[in-house]
Amino acid sequence: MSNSKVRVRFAPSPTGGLHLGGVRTALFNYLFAKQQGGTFVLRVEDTDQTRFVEGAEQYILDCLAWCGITPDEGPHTGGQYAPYRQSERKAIYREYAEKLVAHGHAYYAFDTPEELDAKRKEVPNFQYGHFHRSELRNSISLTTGQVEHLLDAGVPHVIRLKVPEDESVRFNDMIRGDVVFETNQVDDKVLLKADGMPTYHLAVVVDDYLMKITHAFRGEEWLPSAPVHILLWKYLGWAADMPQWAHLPLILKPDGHGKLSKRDGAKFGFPVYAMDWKDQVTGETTPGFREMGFLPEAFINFLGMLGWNPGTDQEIFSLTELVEKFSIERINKSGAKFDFEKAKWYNAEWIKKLSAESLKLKVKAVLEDKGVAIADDELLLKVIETVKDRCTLLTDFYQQSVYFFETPKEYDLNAVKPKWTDTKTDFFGTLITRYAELPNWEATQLEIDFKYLCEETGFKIGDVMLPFRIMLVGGKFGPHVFDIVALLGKEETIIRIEKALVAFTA
RNA sequence: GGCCCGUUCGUCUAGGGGUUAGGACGUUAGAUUUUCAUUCUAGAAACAGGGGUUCGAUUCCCCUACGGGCUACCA
Repeated sequence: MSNSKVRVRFAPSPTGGLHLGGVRTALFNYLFAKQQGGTFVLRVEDTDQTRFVEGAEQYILDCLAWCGITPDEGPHTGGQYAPYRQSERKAIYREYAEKLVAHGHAYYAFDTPEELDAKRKEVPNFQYGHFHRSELRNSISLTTGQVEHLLDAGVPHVIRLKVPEDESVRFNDMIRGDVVFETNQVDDKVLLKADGMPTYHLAVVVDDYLMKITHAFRGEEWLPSAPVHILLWKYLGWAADMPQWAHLPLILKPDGHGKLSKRDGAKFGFPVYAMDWKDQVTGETTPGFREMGFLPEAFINFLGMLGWNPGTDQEIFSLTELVEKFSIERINKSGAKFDFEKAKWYNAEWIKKLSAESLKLKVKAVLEDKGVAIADDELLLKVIETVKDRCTLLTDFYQQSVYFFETPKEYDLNAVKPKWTDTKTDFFGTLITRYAELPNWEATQLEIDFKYLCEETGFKIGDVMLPFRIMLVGGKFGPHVFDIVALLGKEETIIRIEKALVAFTA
């Protein structure tokens, strides 16, 4: 492409939830576009009417928005090249398909699916191409009269690309370099289906041309059909405008056997979709990263590092930094196995990195979702600050911080009861008195007083520290005891000690 | 089966004709933290195999093996 502004597109088909790999393709499109000052287009490839799923398009948009990679043009905003849904562009494709027929680069085929099935069974490695064309019912094997008759009679038919014999189709992939295919290995792909809709092959070429796409990123699974597309660009007379191709490495299952699929989520115990996806028909929900407690920053960060690297030791990247540093040259060729442990590590890093303020709304949602009422946002902020280093997922904030808002309902009695003594009861009784008289409620002072009391009463700190923690939070977890006490306040602390004393001595 | 793509620690990867083959996740050990986590230190851990080319290959070439993708009127 010469002298044109960069335009890329993410072209999902609205058939269900948005897969990890899809988000990464969208991300790489976005990064490249933004870096080049270009335009990121969303094009909905809904040419398969049998697989259309209600709500999937909006869901895809929501996922992209959650990730922060909203398209510049698309069905949601419209744009100069609208419509952006292929189903709404149906009429456009027939014109080009007919043009190809007129120029001898495509032909009508009247074979029924049953006939083709039979042929496939009969001929091993059957390929609808120059070798078998003449044995089938199409405008090459039939006379002009026969074809006209069938057409006039409205017999269902498709239009197929007439792939030439003995040619090499060569192109330069931005990631893989030179790739060559022999046309004898390429079959006469259907371009226009019997229902009048184009197949992916025709639609992608026509729309990339019409929408002035300059760089086409897609998964490696498309590599084998690249020669079909290149032939089409040539036959349509647009070769000079063909986008540069970039076939992205696949994201593989953790065991390396095959590309990651929707079903793997349940099998390996991690999400595959960006956000929860509910199947309207079966009512089944496929879990998403967002609901599992991932931050979009972390999700984008680890997806960006899957198949790409900056060439430095930096691991943590914001979207902005990714835009800055991204380069096609540093995209890998080989597929990457998905590592959920590393994904979680990215999330923990981002939780640590982000301020309590920017985490606030999300943490609040996690707590409220569990029925915890948050009345005091200032307190919430302080709580987040003291517990965030020990959270890997956003959902961990529940266990790590409920006790700041609710008195524990249960205690880890096994950890205290066996070693409980009356002198310990006395110790905490005295502690209540001391704390009640304290003028300043502040962590260091609380700790000093506690330790002083230990000395007075002859307790080893360890003997009473753990019980104290359990009184306050219910179990053996949480930040430093006196940070908790400080945040809880005098009244609540005393209530908790009294309440726990009852449970411990019961 | 055919065609295409790929192959550096368990995983993500850096590197690239002469390196102690580097980093990160995970893992192991230790320190700190009188809970847990964080943090810190140290350790184990890789160039698929065979032929070339070369003074010298993990790096370049070929073959093999292995892995993956595609092979629909699905995208």
